[in-house]
Amino acid sequence: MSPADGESVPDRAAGLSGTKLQIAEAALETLKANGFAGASARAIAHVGGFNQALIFYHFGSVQNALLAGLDVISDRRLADYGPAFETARTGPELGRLARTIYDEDLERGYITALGEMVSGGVSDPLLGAEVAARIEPWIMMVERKLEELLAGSPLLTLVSSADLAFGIVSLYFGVDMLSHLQRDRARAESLLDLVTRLAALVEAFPCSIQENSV
Amino acid sequence: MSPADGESVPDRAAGLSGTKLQIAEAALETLKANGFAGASARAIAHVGGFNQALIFYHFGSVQNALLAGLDVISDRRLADYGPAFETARTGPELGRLARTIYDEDLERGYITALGEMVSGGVSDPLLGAEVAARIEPWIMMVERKLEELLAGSPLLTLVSSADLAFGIVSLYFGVDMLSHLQRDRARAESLLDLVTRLAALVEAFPCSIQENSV
DNA sequence: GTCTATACTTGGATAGAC
DNA sequence: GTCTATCCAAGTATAGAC
Repeated sequence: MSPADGESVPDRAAGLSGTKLQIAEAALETLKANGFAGASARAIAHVGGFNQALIFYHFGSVQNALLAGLDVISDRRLADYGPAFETARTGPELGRLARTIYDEDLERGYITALGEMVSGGVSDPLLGAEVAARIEPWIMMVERKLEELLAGSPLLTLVSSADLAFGIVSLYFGVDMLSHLQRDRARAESLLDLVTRLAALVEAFPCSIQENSV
Repeated sequence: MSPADGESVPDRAAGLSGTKLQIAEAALETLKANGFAGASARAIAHVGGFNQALIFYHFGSVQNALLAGLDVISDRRLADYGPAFETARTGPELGRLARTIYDEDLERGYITALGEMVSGGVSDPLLGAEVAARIEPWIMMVERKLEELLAGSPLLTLVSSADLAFGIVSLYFGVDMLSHLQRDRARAESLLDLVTRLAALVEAFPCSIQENSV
């Protein structure tokens, strides 16, 4: 389905439209509401108000439909946060942005959905590879931003931006998983506040290093 | 089954013995080999070489058998690492210990198994609560250790030991999940090396703070 | 493209013999 | 306590009518 065809494209998320988009969105909703284990073809069809067989006609399998749901998220996140993320330059600025993104992701259920797919992918190597491929761009995005932010900073001689980016994204998911498990959002909030405050200190780090010549 | 009864207890992990222990261990093995989704009653029975119905007779459900497997891990970890963990006092010492524990956990498949149960718990609130309850003691253990290690350090005025402990354990799981997903152990190794090196710097932090009076 | 109906599989769980 | 046999529910996926 090329973007050049005559069809109207009301929401071009993941390049999907019409029924395929409707299914992908229903998959996403079901993922948020019922979890990975509860996101069966029947459940998705019920949520979306269409027939169960359509999922297999359009996507071939339930897993593909769920992955299409992830692609919808990716596109929306990129459209919503991408510009602000590219613009942000300073530590505190990025700290605040990260906080905003986290809050919005949480409110929209993006973190929940992605977390469910990650947990599903852990048990299934094939699905896991697909989920991983969809997380990779976000790690790379963080890494590029870190390199830009920390250019010239002695911090990069201590830690590689690749390690740091992987660590940040890992922490993001780990916090989500555990706080989800315990149904305890308070701890995640508290930790996030801490990270936001620490980000503000990043700029103070270079001078501290220079004076102590560590 | 009180510990005072006459039965011989070859391995008192989780207070289990005989067939119950055998089932719990088979559940653990299946979890490591097949993942949460693949750890069905039939699969566990096949791995352990016993009858599928025994799981329900002894544990009532597959989930309970899997949780018993987690308890076996908990007991073994506590027995294996507890003493060294209690003894360690300095940052570098704890850094090295954390590295050792991580390597052994990985080799024995403990992280894999726990990660599988976490991912399973995400989709199932009831199971999730049980898994969370089994992780909680480890968070508390880290928190107590942090308080001891950082007693008197100005670091604790910046960050609470509770936040830090939750963050460390979250990072631990997040790294495991993602590297598992990508079948890429290198990134986890690299990040862990970094953490180990950073732990060695913790002790240098106080003087840096004093000189800059942040 | 969408619907109904259904084949097929897997898995949790129990009954009842031993 | 352990085994065989079986029931039942839920899910994936397909065939074929519309």
